[in-house]
Amino acid sequence: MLQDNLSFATPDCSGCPIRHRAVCARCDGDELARLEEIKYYRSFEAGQTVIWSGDRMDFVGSVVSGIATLTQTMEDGRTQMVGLLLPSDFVGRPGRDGAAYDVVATSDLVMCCFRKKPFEKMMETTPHIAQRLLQMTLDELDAAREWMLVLGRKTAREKIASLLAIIGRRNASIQSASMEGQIVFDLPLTREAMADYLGLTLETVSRQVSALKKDGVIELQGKRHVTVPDFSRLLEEAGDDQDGGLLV
Amino acid sequence: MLQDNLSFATPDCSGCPIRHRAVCARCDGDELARLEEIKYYRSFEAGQTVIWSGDRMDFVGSVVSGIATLTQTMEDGRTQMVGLLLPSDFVGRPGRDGAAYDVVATSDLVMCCFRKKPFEKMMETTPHIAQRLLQMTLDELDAAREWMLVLGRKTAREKIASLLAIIGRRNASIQSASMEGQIVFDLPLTREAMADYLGLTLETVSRQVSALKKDGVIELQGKRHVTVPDFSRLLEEAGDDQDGGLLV
DNA sequence: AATGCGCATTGACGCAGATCAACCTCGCCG
DNA sequence: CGGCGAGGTTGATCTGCGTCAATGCGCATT
Repeated sequence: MLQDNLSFATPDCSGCPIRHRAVCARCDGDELARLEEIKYYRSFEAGQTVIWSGDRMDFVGSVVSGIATLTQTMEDGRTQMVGLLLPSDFVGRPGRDGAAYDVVATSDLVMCCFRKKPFEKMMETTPHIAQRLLQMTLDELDAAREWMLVLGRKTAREKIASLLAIIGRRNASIQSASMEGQIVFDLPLTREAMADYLGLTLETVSRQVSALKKDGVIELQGKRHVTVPDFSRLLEEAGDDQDGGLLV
Repeated sequence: MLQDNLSFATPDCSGCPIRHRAVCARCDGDELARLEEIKYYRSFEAGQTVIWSGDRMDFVGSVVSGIATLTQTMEDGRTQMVGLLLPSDFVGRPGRDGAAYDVVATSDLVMCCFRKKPFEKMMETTPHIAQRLLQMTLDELDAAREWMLVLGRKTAREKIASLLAIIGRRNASIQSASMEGQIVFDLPLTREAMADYLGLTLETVSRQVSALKKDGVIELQGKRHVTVPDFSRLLEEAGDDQDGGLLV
């Protein structure tokens, strides 16, 4: 079922959908040209593993389209998702050879990869890249810490509400839709993936989703399509103070 | 009880105990001199709050000595520790005005602070600082993700063992003691702080510490002084694969 | 139409850890 | 010396979520 990864001719950066949000966001035309020389595209189908934890990684890169997850697994099989990678998010760590986590394509996925060695060299000579990467890493660190509160202290219901709020908020921000009134989006995750994200079992996820639906906090069309009639109600259920408290 | 923070005359960087591990690690003499101009020291006593979440922050800085914690609190009082700050760790985020978390001194604490505006300016002109900060932030992100696995998927006993392993390992690395055989250290945290770190109650922490002691995994002299007769046994109890799996 | 498979839902039951409460230990201060 | 308070331990009980198991639903394959 899993075919090998396709390598594409690399499209021009100027038309790239993540041009202004990825690591390259601050680069000027000249810097971009040098990046073009070391970049290539790779595609993965939904379900395919991009990298196994511990594997040698000879590239770093950005998600161009699709969704991937970062997960850690214990020997006995317990797994925890530690990151959700959306378009423009960065994968890999300059200065390290092995992958620290499993990276799995959750949907069909396109990545823009840079050969690691030359990328590292460029980081030293091109402050714009290191600066942008620092910014993105700090954002991810904030997200991870927010998530630690969810994992450590929230109830199952609050966890589900938190996840829905995060996905809903992000969708809205991408489509620059308003945060008032009703919000609609598709869940990019299976119940099991949600469970792995939230530190729950899939049964508990299913039960709590049903409960939120019964209580009118959300509406469901099918299993994945979610409507949130009142976003502030959802935030209340998540235990967040009234606007998510994200300072940017 | 809480006195106001003392400001000191600022010692010279050359004798600084964290000179080669903090944000300034890569700076040369010239760069260091410019940092000296914008730096000042602050001291806090154990228990004092360094910054409240949401407060305006006009500095960033490094822990020079002592230990501080980063915590998040929900309105109803549930709190989760999201970071443990040791000597050389960095506090604050360039490019952001408000503090995102509460920072509390757990022991007596000395910080080396940089005025934020000039520090931000220096970051743009001094790649060495941004590069080092990126490295440190990536390390913290890894630590946060490791912690997500602990919070999301480990049992209470495994959580305690994980915490002890982390503290023990760090102590050993500072003193460059061997990881074989017996390890001795002092817990820098109260039972309550441990609970806040681990997403547990302090009663559960107390019980599990007692259980590990009864089972011979650890020995206690007083409440805080810990001896680990066999470190690999502790790692087993933590559910980690045999050497903690930290790739550097 | 039948079969099977992936994903999701729902129910019954048990247990790890929370909660509530009593008590212990030790250092400090009057 | 005694009393007090912060931090810690331990016990009894409760409960949210995990575990095990059956069932449902949509979709692709034959």
